[in-house]
Amino acid sequence: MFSKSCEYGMRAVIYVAKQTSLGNKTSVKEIASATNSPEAFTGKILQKLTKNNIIDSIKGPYGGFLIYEEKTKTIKLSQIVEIIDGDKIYTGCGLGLKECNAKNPCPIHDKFIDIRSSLKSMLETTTVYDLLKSETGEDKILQLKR
Amino acid sequence: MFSKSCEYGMRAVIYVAKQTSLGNKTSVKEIASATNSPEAFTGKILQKLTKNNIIDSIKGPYGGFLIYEEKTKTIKLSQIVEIIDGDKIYTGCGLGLKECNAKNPCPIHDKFIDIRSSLKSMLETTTVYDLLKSETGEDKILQLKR
DNA sequence: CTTATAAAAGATATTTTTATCTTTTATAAG
DNA sequence: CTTATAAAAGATAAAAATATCTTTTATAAG
Repeated sequence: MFSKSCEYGMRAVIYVAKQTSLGNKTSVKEIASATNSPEAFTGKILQKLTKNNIIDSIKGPYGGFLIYEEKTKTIKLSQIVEIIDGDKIYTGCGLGLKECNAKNPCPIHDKFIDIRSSLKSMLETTTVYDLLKSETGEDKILQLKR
Repeated sequence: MFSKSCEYGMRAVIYVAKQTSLGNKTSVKEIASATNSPEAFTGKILQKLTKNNIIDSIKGPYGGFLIYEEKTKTIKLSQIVEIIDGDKIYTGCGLGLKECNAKNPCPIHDKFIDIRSSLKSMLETTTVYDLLKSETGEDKILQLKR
């Protein structure tokens, strides 16, 4: 459904949000390890998310990544997906036909539109804050391993 | 959603079915051109579909690919997807977490399950015959260009 | 049996995605 | 100002997906 990059990115944002909520800045190394993602590659993705103003970063000693709680309420999953995977999840025919549209639909057009629009609406209605809330609790899998 | 290979494969099967219903065997070359897919690559995919008994092939002069109408009623889209893309569309967490399941769900687990199960059921309830029916008509895009 | 045709099989090439490694830049603290 | 730290930026590498090219096999028709 999503690219690996995108999965890493979503996990990273959730982790950064959690750490910020605990009062910590967190490093690439820590994020990668906590989210089970390759370190350098995760660094690249964090760069992209920072450039696109999803998370903030601070260079140098005591630096790291963070995202303020107020902001988590405004960042939708769809934005993260769009930044990393682009719009390919929203556009295009299920059979990969360029000429496919409502007026001249491919055989699975309608069913496909339905499924994709529910995916889209899921991504557009879920904020990082929502994810964060659902991740509070002792046994949650994105929590920092100790 | 699906890999390019899978899109080529689905288009190819629909085209072969249509041609068979018109009483024609059809070649890799014709299939590729009619479905706007790369020829040699489509050949590989047709090989796979033949080995997996989705379509039939006949070598030599007057040979080609075909799928009998009776069979189109038994072949589900899900089978084609499974053969080409495997089960990755059915399994795995939206965030790519290995530990994610109903007992220890990731933040988007439930919503993701819903969307995927509707995709799954779409693929499992749509037969090649269904697609074929919806593709009969003068203006349909998968029809042979003349 | 020979020839022509078309798929199957195998080898190789290209592109994209994923991943790592190195150098540069910013900054906090002494 | 120097040093240590951590992200940013750039270069390179590895793996996977997509694509092509060549050789082999099967078979219909003369």
